[in-house]
Amino acid sequence: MPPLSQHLTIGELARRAGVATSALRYYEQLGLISAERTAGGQRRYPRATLRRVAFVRAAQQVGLSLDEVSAALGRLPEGRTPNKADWNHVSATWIRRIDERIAELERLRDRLSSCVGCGCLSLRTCGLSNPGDTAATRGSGARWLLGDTPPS
Amino acid sequence: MPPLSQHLTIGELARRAGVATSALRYYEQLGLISAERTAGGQRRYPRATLRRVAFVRAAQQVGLSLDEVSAALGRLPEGRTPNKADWNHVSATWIRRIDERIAELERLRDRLSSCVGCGCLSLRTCGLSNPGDTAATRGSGARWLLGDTPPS
DNA sequence: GTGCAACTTCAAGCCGACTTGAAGTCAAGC
DNA sequence: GCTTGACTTCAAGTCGGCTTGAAGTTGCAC
Repeated sequence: MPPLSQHLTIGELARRAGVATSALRYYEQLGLISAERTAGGQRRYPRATLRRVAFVRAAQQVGLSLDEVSAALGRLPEGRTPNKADWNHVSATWIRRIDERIAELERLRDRLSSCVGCGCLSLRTCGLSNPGDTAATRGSGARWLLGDTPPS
Repeated sequence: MPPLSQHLTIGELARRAGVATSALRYYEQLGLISAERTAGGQRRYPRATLRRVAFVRAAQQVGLSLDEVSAALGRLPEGRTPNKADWNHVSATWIRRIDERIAELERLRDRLSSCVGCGCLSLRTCGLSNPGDTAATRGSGARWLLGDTPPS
C-alpha cells in the first residue's frame, strides 16, 4: 500500500473513487478534472480531485450528462474547497431535478394503477392520455399511454 | 387522409403511435412487433399493433430496455387483446420498478439535503456514504456520495 | 541496475436505440 | 398509364460514456 501522501496516482484515485482509470482520463479530456505531472509525465492528483470525482458521479446519478456536470462544476472552485453557498446553489438545482423526475414517475405509476382498474388495454375509451407530459426521459416518448385514440 | 381500415401502413402507425417509421422497423427486427405484407411487400399492421407499440413506449418510460420489453411482451398475447390478468401481472412488475426508482431518488435527495446542512463538501467527517445503494442507474456508481473516505 | 507493475498516448471498439442515405419498388389518384 | 409520395432493403452513421488494445515509458523495491 502506498503512503498516504499529498498526491494520488491515477490508480489510487480510481480505486478510491470507484471508477476506472480510463474514465478518469476521459474526464480529464472533457475538462472535468485536471492533474499535475511528474517529471516522467505521469498524472498526480491533489486530494481535492477525489471530491470532484465524487461530485461527478453523484451528478450522473441525478441524471445529468457530463456536459451538464461540466457546467455545474464551472460554479465550483477548482482550487479551494467549495463553501456552503457554492454547494447550496448546486444542490438546490439537483434537488429540483430529482423532485421533477419523482413527480413524473409518480404520474406514470398512477396511470398504470388506474389502468389495472379499468382493463384499459382492451378498451379504446380509456382516458389515460398524457398530453402534458413533456418531460419524458427518452425522446418525445409515447404521446399517450394506452388506447387506440391519440389526443386530438 | 386514408380510410380508417382494418390495417395500417407503417406511416399511419408511426403517426398514430408517435414514433418514427425507422423505429417501427427496428422494433420488428427485435421481434417486438410483426406485420403482414401486401402482395408488393409493404407492411400492413393490424390495429392491435398500436397498443403494442404504446406498450413498448410506456415500458421505456418505466426504464426498461427493449430486451426487457421483449420479455414482458412475451407474457402478453400477440393475437388477442390482453385481459385484466395479463395486464395486472405486467403492470404490477412495472409499478414495483417505478417505486424502487422513486425510493432511490428520494434517498439521493435526502443525502443532498443533509449535505447542505453540514457543509459536507468541505468535511471529510461527513457521514453521507451510501454503501447499500446497489441499484444505481449507471454501472456501479459512486460508492459514497461525498467525503474523502470510502466505506472500509 | 534490474524487474515488473503501473503508468503513458492514441486509435479504435462497444452498447443501446435508433436515424440517415442510397437505390430502388409500390399504390393510388388523376 | 403516369406521377408522386410512401414504401422497401441494407449498410453505415450517431451519440454519450466510456473500454480495450497496442506499443512504449516510468517509478519503485529489491
